[in-house]
Amino acid sequence: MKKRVAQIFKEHLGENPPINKPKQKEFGHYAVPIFKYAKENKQNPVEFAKNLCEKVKCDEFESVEAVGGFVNIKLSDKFLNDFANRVIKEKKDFGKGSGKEKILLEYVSANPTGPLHIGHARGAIFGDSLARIGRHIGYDITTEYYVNDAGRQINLLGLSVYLGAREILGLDVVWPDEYYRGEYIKDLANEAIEEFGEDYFKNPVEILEKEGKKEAKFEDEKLSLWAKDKMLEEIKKDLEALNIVPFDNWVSERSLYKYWDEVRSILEKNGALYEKDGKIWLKSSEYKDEKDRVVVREDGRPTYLAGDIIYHWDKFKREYDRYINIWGADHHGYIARVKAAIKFLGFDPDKLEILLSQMVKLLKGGEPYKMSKRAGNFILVRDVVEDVGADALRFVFLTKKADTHLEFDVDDLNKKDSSNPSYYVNYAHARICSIFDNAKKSYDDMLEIEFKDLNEDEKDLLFLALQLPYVLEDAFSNREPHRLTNFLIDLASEFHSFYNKNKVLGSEKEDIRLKILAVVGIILNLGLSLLGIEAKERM
RNA sequence: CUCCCGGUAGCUCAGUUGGAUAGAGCGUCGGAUUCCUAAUCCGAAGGUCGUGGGUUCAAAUCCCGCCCGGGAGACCA
Repeated sequence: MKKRVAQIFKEHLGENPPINKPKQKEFGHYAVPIFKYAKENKQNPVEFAKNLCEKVKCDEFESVEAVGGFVNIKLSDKFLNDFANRVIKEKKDFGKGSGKEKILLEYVSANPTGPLHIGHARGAIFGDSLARIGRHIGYDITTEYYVNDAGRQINLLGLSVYLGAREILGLDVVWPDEYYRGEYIKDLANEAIEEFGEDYFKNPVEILEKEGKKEAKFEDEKLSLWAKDKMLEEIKKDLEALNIVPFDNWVSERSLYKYWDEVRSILEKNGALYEKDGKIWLKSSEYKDEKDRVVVREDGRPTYLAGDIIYHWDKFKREYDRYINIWGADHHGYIARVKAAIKFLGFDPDKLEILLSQMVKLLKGGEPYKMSKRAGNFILVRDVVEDVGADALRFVFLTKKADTHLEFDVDDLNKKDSSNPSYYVNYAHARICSIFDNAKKSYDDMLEIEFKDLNEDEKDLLFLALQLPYVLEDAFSNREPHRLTNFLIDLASEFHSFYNKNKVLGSEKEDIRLKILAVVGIILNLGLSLLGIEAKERM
């Protein structure tokens, strides 16, 4: 819609002018500021606007007016009718595009050492909605979860389960300083006893004192990997509870290490590595990193960074137009070194976009919750979902920008009133469904209706609903799905207001108003589904 | 010390890429239901957009300095 308007102005101004939304509805649907053009032509802005009005008048605009330095435009009924018919015909396909960039989107990638906590949920919901929106408007998106199934934390998981099992069996246990706590370890330990038998746990774990810290000597890959697989199943369940579209790929860190020699030789060939103090370092400081990083330890084992380098090498070999990673904000220090590595591998680091999802501060009854993965007192996704439902949680997360700190009280999400925006938007949708039920009509019946003599309220509501495609483009290209959420809240608000002011059924404009509501209903439904929320037909 | 994020109404946050009188929800106060779902609506009060400069017809928005809050800075993953 906007494009068409810009086109008309271009004929007279020589370029596409900015097309703005007027601050006040009375000014019309679109406003074009002409200050810049007036200056170029050395004319008074007010005069210039008046002259321009005469030039751009046509049947697609109901009115064109000059107010101050702006040209304000109102669209005609016919213009709006055409777009409304498209919405009603296409329904959930409205605004669908195709043939855009091929994108690899990696998100969540939480360590498989415990269930998802509320911080993970934010990244998960953010990535999922981004993928849904992007796919709708025509991006070819592959979603991926990187599983850190190698290294110390997996060993620690196995150890925790082993010790947990011994405790359950009444055997003596010496706890080291580091191990995973929490209820889920106890559950896992119980399962492990069933799976492996009691005898499996009869040997005590040796504890070594090292620099004043108690460290466990534990090497049981079989149990560790078993526990990891169990945790992955839990994580999948948590993701499902959040209504996350299943990931296309699960990439295992462990499975990638076999390529290390190959990747290492590429790095060496490109002069990225050097040896110092018996370790091998990456010259990441040549590319904006603060200092060089170790990739191989003295004992010859590659570090976590090495794993990440292999992973990104693998990603870039798969040839996407763009790579998007969603990381927790606490990982921002890794951006520079990973990008440096990509550069050293001979790929273009600008193709990798790293989005950070900031911390969530959870309150309950005004009291802060401290989250920690190691200690057992973090907030589990499943608890919150059970408490308030996935829809409400998704909605709250998606009303805010992902890269800003967010604070909210779980108690607020339990309220089933307008303080809970997901109810507010759903209620609007349910009301529309109810009106159509009462009218015994379907959305498709509305295609026969032609708009005429639309009043301001009707036009405003319809016009707002028709902004959806523009909002989707905007939300995706800025990687800000919250723009869609806020749009839906606005639309619901506009509808509720309309509803209270204007009778639909039984009025002489019943048909026309029903048609407008059909458009609003479809847009609300579509918008919610792109946020991963099921629109309710009844409340 | 370096880097990242933020500072907008009492609280939680938007602000469509630089436009007209600064926005919403919650909270406070006052109203609306013989009628399509009151889980809703209408109205009022509430602001030096952290601060100082710069850029221009125009700055909450862009640039620089400073102040305050949060986070990150591993041979951990």
